[in-house]
Amino acid sequence: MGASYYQFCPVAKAMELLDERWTLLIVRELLSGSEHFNEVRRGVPRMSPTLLSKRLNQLVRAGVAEKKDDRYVLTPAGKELRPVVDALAVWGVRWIGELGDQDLDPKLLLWDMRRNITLDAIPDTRTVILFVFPDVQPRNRHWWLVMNAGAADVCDTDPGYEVSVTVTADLRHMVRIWRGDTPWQDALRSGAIDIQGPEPLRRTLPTWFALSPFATIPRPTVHDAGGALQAR
Amino acid sequence: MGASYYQFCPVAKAMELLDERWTLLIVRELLSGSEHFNEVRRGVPRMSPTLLSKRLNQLVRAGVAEKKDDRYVLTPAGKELRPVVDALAVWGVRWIGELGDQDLDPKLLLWDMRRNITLDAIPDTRTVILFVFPDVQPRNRHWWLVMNAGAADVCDTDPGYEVSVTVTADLRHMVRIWRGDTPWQDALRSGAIDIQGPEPLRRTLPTWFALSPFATIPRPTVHDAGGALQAR
DNA sequence: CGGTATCCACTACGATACTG
DNA sequence: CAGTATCGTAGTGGATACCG
Repeated sequence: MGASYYQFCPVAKAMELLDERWTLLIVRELLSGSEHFNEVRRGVPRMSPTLLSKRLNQLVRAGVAEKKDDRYVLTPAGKELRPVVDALAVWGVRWIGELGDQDLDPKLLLWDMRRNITLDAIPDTRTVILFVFPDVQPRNRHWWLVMNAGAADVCDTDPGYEVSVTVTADLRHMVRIWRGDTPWQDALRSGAIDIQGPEPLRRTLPTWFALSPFATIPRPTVHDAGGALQAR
Repeated sequence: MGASYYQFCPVAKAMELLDERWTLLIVRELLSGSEHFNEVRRGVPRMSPTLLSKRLNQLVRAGVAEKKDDRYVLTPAGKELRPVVDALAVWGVRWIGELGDQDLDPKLLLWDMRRNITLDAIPDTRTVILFVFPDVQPRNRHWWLVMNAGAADVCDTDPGYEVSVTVTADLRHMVRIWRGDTPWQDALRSGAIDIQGPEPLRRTLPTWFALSPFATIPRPTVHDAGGALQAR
């Protein structure tokens, strides 16, 4: 646990646990359904395993999570952190301006999209989407999403299956679509995103994914005043 | 601003700013109406002025607060942090178990109570409450709350006015009343708190204060399961 | 797969004193 | 009242290696 604030205020007591770096992102992962160490780790790839281990143990000691065999699961207290995470997401989507280039991690994007595939919208047969991000360094430029019989896998090397649809996009635009900042149709019309493949697949692909849970958060209007905040 | 998480997730972007130590407590103070440097400081007495200055400047740079002359005021983005602070308070009140002795700061308590006096409930004439916390070190044992013509002052030395009512209490119990963990009447009946003075004042004193905004938060029931978390 | 061990560089934080 | 200046320490992050 972090250092004490020496205050009886519930906000202070909550923050003693939650204001340590990474802690609420781990809770976010657990709320999203990740349970295993390396599963959580995929959601916080820049965190060292040592530190992740330490944080998970802190959450267990604090009574927020429990360890059952090799699974970390939230306790009732942990599940009740959802309103905190949601409130942070709402604020972040509304008031953080442009994302930095460094924030655009294609692996996290694909991992998120995989988690939100609408199973009943995808074709019955094996379907392979190739994502190409020409602006990204060659090593992370190509990603394959293999969907088959209700399961989906993310690959950063060619799995060898025939590609059904190819999506070529500026990474920033793809993230903006995912976050709900731009509708698919706008991005397609403006040419920011290109989909190649058989007509029916091309047309329905945008329905294969539920967008980020944050996509529907209303954005600030001029009435809210003040404008977007500083990007980093 | 804190170090980046290198993630496009809105929670991560929000936490880059908000997970630094003290930041959300300062926001809490600004949401409570504090505006001047030393006014904010009274709400975070264990924070060094250097760090407070740094944090306030970060909040201004981030677009969360503005500086107008010598006042720090929240921008629209800053005001929208209220749901975050509230969610943390709800969680803290429900899931942080017993408070540590170190968390019981009489000065913060009196400062909070002063901020929540129900002006139309206090007598018209000058009224002085003396709080005595016998379990606290002599230096912080006696506190005077001087209420007069809609204004109230907290003193830690005898202001010289005649005392109208004397409240003697275990500090922990007084904090528990303030947080809504124990009703006034229960504490009076159990003898944990004693009020001395003229009958009408003694009887109405509990109505002079609105309890902490967190007092009405429903506490976990057995149905919520899991029980309270570890105290520190 | 699910972690632990170790080392180093860095800087955030805490404590205290001081200033315009 | 509204902050700066300074210095010591502890925790974070990054790299890398290792283990059952």
